[in-house]
Amino acid sequence: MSGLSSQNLELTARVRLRNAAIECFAIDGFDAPVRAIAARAGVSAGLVRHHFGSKEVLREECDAAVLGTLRDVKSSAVAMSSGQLLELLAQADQYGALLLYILRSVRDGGSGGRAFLEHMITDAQEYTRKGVDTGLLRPSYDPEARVRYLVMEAVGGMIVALSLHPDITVENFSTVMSGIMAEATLPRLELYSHGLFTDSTVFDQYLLAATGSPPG
Amino acid sequence: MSGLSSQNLELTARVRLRNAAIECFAIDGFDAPVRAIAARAGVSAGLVRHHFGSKEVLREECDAAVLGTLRDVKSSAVAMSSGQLLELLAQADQYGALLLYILRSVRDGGSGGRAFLEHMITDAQEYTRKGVDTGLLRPSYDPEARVRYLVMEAVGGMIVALSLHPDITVENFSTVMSGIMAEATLPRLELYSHGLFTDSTVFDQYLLAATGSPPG
DNA sequence: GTCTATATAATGATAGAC
DNA sequence: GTCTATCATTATATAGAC
Repeated sequence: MSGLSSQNLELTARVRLRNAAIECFAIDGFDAPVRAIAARAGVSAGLVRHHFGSKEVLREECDAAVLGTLRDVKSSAVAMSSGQLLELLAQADQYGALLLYILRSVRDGGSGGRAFLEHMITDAQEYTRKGVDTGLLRPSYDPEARVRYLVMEAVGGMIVALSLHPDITVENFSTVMSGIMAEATLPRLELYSHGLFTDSTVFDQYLLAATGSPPG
Repeated sequence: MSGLSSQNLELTARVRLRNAAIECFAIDGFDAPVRAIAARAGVSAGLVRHHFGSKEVLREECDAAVLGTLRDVKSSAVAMSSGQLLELLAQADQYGALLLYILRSVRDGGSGGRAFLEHMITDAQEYTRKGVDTGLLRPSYDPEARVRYLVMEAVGGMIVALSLHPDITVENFSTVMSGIMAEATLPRLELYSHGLFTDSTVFDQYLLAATGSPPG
């Protein structure tokens, strides 16, 4: 199944428009012209106003649809870690430009991007807590701050990697995204497994200076 | 010394325009109108054409100026680590919106952003190599990939954090940037010191599967 | 529901006066 | 060198025909 649900004529023009908007926004960013969206959906630009009233409302519906799909994917993969979920999204054509859309949203700021990010962080909090409980992950001096940091850096790393691939299209994005994730895997696992410093004196000293109390 | 060198009437209109452009691009992004740039510099919009020919050329001069300043700052702080340099840039008003400009460049892709990123990675390669030599940093299975990963995630993390602060202005940006760096410091030092996993089986298994050889 | 045609606003580029 | 005025383009928003 290809991600081009914007061209599935079995769907109503309204749904095709929304899907086309998701694809255009994901590939070209949120200043993709309404005309381009309509063209992708195979309808006229005037229909955007008829069905949505304005481009802004259209985008809000796109945000809601993407967030809904994200919830669906997640609930059908509850056993997965957040990182595995990202890999799934990156590789699966059937989810179309979903991950790309989310990354662009976060990149551009605004309420939609914030919502996606907080959603991912909240998710990761739970997975991380479970990981600590089962002994897979180390406990943290500040668990909430650690998860925020890890998610923001992981998402940010993908955004940066994506900015190095301006040639991304609807056809090749899943290949590109998989490549991006693959490049980061080895260094990430190495860092997560062994850290970067040879000892913990830097951390200990910072903790002492910042809190006045010795490290636990 | 404030960063508003765009309003220093001792400078020529040409330099004021370039500095105003750096500030506008840093705060509002690269689609900041030429008229807004000219207004910040206190001159008319027509002067942009007279001095630079086009907005694109103006931006290229901004890129060059920022990269030049970055080199200057760096060479006057050769003993510093790349991370310390970022903190310096974030806190020092005298460097104006320099760091912000760089982050926006990377965020938006394009040749300018790529150049900044590669510059930072090349720098970090050297610092990291020294760190390994002096015994501060652990050796890596793939040193180049590790540095690329660390820089891209650190820069990406700042870009994401920045997207959560759409209220940033020329006046408050150094406060905001310092706060962003501060939030990441503790989790980063913890991760760099202790890692995230309790043991290295995940890394070992990945390495075995990916290369067919046992971890060194 | 869908289309074509038009109004309005913003932008970069340009020409010419001083 | 600097300004004002204008053009050409592009975008969204809108109105009305079918």
